[in-house]
Amino acid sequence: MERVLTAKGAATRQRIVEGAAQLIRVEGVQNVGLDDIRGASSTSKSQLFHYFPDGKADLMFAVAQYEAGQVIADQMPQLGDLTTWRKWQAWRRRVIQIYDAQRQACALSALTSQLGTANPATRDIVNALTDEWHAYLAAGVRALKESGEIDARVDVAKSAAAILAAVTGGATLLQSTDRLSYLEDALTEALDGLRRPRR
Amino acid sequence: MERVLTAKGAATRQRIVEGAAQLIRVEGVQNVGLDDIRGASSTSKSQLFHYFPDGKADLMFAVAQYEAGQVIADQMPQLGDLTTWRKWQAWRRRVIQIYDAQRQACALSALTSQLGTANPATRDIVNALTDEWHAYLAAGVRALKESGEIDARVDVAKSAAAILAAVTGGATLLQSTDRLSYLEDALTEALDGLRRPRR
DNA sequence: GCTACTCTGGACCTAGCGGTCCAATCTAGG
DNA sequence: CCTAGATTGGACCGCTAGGTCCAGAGTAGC
Repeated sequence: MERVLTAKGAATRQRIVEGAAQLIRVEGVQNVGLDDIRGASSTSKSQLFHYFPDGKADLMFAVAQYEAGQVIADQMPQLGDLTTWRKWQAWRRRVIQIYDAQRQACALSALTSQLGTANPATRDIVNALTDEWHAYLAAGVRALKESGEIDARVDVAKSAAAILAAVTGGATLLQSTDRLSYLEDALTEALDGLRRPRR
Repeated sequence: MERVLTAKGAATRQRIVEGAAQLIRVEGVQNVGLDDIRGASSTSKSQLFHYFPDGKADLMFAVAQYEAGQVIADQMPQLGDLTTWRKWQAWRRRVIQIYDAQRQACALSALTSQLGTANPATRDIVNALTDEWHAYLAAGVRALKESGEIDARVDVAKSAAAILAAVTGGATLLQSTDRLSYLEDALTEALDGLRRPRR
């Protein structure tokens, strides 16, 4: 695809992606059709296929990429600076605040389950996101370890994975039960677990 | 709904639900049409609407109920007898084994995200499942506490919630990244965390 | 200002799929 | 057996929504 986009074209494309993302957050993926997106982004059918030649799948892929980027961006700057225990707590509050605000509107999970986990392109997006997120958390755990705030025997990678799973699970449960407490408890336990002395 | 079902009718209805559940596990909800279900269950269109008058939504609801029951049933008998540390470990192995086997085929998550988290009927199913699962875990944590295997200061409800979130998160990550390690690490950390001394 | 290419509008097409209908066929109970 | 109601088969319908097409407007570079 050697597409040449003018500034105007790029802006339109971006408007489509953001409009679609917004709609999907509110309505859910399968309740959003191309005509809805067309309406929301003030474009025409031909523009949708002009910028996304492979149609809806192509567009949904772009939206998934956009949303994956948002996941990390939303947690900044806290996620990028987990160097002290206090900063970990700040991040925890930030995460809870984010998911509390969006509630059911977790676009990414909807998208990935919609685009099909079998789709390799979709999986690449999620894998990249997961890896990046894990790397930030691992860096934070390592920092605590090196500063002596937590036990030296802590397995950095595994702890980071467990914390990531806690957030994911808490968010999933929030989405399906509309209760925030799972996310709060899961994060509290996961972080407290870091500090408890090993035996 | 004063439906009168003969034994034969009930069997057909059950065949439809199980056939649909099976198909959905493999293909994903939105890739399964009524004609697919008809084929898989060796029925006709009229039978689908005979047993599920409100159409596809009605059928999907029945499938979700069926799958929710499977989640708990699959973890038995281990989940029902978490009275010692060794039994917790056995449950952990069981959970990992289950999700390792089904991989992407977590039908429930697909269904709930598909039926819409907004749908109150769907939410009731998931809430009931979550509550039941949490109750089993809480009973297990309480048993450990009473037998003195873990610290008396452990908050039973919160610990159970954290463990549940660990499983959920691990399963979600397994589904989207196809890596089992998140579930393993999350469960390991959540359970180890229980045993670590409080400060 | 010419030209080539991008950008835009919207009518139109079509397949798939949920849903309807009715006639035929079993089956339980008297 | 007889009959009312449950069960079954499958043709048919109509809408939704993704996708196509082409003509016209805008724009960058020469």
